[in-house]
Amino acid sequence: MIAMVDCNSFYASCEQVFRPDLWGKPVVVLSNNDGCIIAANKEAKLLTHIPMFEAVYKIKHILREHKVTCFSSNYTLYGEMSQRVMHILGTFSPSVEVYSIDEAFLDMHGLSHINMRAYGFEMKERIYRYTGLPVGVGIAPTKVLAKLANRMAKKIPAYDHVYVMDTEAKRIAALQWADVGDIWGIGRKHVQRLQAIGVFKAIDFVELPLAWVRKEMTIVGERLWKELQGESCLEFMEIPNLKKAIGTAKSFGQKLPDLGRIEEACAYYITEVAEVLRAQKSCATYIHVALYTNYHSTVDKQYSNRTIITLPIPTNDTFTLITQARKALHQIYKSGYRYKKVAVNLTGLIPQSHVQGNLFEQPSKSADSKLMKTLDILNRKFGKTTVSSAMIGTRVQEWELIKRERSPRYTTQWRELLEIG
DNA sequence: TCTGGGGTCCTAGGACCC
DNA sequence: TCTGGGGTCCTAGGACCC
Repeated sequence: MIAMVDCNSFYASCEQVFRPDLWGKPVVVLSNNDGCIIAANKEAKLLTHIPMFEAVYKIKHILREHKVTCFSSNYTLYGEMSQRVMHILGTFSPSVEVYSIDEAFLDMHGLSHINMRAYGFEMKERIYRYTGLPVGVGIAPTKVLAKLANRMAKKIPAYDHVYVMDTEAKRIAALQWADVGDIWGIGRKHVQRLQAIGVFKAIDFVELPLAWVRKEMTIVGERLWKELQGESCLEFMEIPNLKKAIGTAKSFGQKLPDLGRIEEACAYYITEVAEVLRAQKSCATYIHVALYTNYHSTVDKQYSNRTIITLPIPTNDTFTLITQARKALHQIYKSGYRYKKVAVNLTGLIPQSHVQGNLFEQPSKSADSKLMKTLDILNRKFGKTTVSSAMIGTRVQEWELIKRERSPRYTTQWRELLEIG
C-alpha cells in the first residue's frame, strides 16, 4: 500500500498558522508581483467562486466586499513549514517520496499488520499538533489510486480527511465516484477528448480498450489506466533525481526599457540558479536567455527573442555564467521596447566530477572552486547576496518583485519571530 | 496602471551515422 | 526504368503536474 499525504490549501494554511485572528475567515495568497491568486483557503473558495490565477486587479472589488485577507507569497515560510511536515512523515515510514512542496507519498510496505485507518489519523493529528497544518491522507495500492483516495478523504465529509482503499469493492466505488478529470495525470485537453466519446467517470475510462488509450494518450495514459486497475506502474522515488534544467523567469516589478537594469536582473537570476546548480553538484553546458515585453499589453510594441550559448567548458561558476548570459542578452536586446521579463535557463547539466576540459583549459577551474564554496557558505549564513557580483547592482532595484503584503518570515528570521502579548 | 513560476515526460520528425 | 536498412541524437511541441 501507498499513502498520499497532502496539506489543505497549503500556502493559505501556512499564513493562518501564525494568525489565529484569521481562523475561519477567507484568506488568499498572491503570485509574484501580487499579480494573481495562487491559493485560497476553504472559506475564500466557498465565498466567491474566485477562479484560481485570476488577475487580482480584476476582482479587487470582490475581495474587498467579502473582507478577504490577501498575502503576497512568502516562499521562505512555506518551504520551511514544508520541511517540518516532511520530517514528521519520516516518522511514519522509512521511505518517503517528497512529491511537491505540500505532498508526499509514503511506502507502507511491511506495515500490513497495522490498522491503516488508525495510522492515517495518527499522521493527520501529529502533523496538526506539531505544525498547525491540516492534511488529508489517502491510502491505496498504487500511486494513482492513493491520489484518488486522498481526494475522497478531502471531499467526502464522512471520511474526515482519511480514506483507505483496501478492497476491490472500494476501488470500484471510487472509480464510479470520480470524474475522469479528477484522475491525476488527466488534464484539460484529455478531459475534452474523453468526454467527446462519452467517457465522464473514472470507471468509464478503465472500461476503454487499452489499445485506444495507448494510441490516443500514449504510454502515459496506458500507465494511468493500469494504475487505476491496481497494477503499479509508477516508480516510487525516495531519492529525487538530479534536475535536468534549472531556470527562472520572473516578471519585473515594473517595465524596463534600459539594458542596464535588465542586465542587473539577469545577473541576479543567474546568481540564484547557479546556487541551485552547485547545490546538486552539477555544471551547465548551455545557457538560455530570453527577453519579453508584456504580452498582455495592448498599447506597448511587442518584441521577444531568445538565444542559447554553449559554454566552452561546462561550469557552475557564477561569474563565468553571468559573463556569458550578459553576452547572450546583448545579442537579443533591442532598444525602444519596455521589457517585462527576462528568463534564464541552465541546461545540459552534468555532474561536476565529470566535466571534460579542452586543449586549452582545465576543468578544475570552472567547477567546485574554493571561491564559489566560500560564497555559498557566506550567503547561506548571512543572507542572500551578502557577497555577490557587482553586476546585480547595489541600489534599490527597479526590477525587484512587488510584495506589498508579505507576512513575516516567522520561522527563519530572528527579527521576524511571532510576538504574543 | 495592474495578468505567476518551475518543472517533467513523451512523441514525431529531421539530421546524421555506418 | 531502377534509389537500403538499421540505428542514434536532438529539438519542438504538446500535455501534464504543483
